Amino acid sequence: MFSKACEYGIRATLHIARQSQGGHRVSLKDIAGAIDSPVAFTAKILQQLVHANVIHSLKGPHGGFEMTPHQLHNVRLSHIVSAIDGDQIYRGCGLGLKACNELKPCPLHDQFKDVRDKLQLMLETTSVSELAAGLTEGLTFLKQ
Amino acid sequence: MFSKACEYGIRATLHIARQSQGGHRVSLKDIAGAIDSPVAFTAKILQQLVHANVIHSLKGPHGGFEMTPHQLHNVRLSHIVSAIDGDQIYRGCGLGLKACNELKPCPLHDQFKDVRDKLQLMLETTSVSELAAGLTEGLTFLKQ
DNA sequence: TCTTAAAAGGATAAAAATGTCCGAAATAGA
DNA sequence: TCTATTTCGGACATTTTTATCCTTTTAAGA
Ligand code: FES
Ligand code: FES
Repeated sequence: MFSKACEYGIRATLHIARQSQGGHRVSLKDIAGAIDSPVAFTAKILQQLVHANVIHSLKGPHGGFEMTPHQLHNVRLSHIVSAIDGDQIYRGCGLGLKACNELKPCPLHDQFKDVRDKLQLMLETTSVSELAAGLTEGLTFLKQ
Repeated sequence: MFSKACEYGIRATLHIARQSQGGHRVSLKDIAGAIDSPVAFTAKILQQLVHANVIHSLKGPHGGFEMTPHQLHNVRLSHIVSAIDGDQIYRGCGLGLKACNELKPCPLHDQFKDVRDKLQLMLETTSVSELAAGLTEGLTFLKQ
């Protein structure tokens, strides 16, 4: 469904959000440990998320990653997914035609569009902070 | 959503289904032309679909690919997808945890499961022959 | 039997995704 | 100012996916 990079990106953002809600800044190593991901690869993904204004970073001693109150309030899963995987998942044809086209649809268009739109709605309406709350309550987990 | 191989596999099967409904057997070249896919790569995918009993093949002059009446009656999209992409899309965790686990769920589990199950239901209830009918009526297309 | 047409299957190549390494830049604190 | 710590960013390596090439197998028809 999502690329590995995107899965790591979402998990990392959720960990940062949870810690930011508690007033804590987290380092790259902390994050990679918390979500069980390769450190250097995670660094690349976090850079993308900083550029996309999903998270905020600070260099130097006591530096690390955090989310501003504004980011915590506004960021949805859809922002992370489009920053990393692009919008093919929202707009692409399920059978791989160059573009999804209502006027010249593929045989699966109607059925696929229904599922794809449900996915898009879910991603656009789900906020990072609400998911982070479940983590804090100990109801959900970022690794197994 | 699906791999390139799976997209080609579905498009190829739909083309074969449509031609089989009209009593025609089709060659690899015909298929690759009809769905605008690389010939040799398509051959590999068709082999997988023959092994999975989704389509039937005949070697030699006048050989090619076809679907038996039994296949036309029974094959669903879900068979093609699991033959080529496996069942990760049906059972995998949306955030990439090793397994989707109700007892130790990821933060997105509830929302993701809802979408994933809708996708699975759609693939399991959509038959290849009903989609092929739309092609025959000229309402839908396999390339642009 | 011989030729020809077609899929089957193995080996290889190219491209993309995933993952690693290392030096540069920034910054806090001694 | 100097040192230590941390992200940034470029280059490189590995793995997976996508794609190609070529030989073998099968079978129809002359
Ligand atoms: S044309 Fe294929 S999903 Fe719209
Ligand atoms: S645990 Fe992640 S989708 Fe079920």
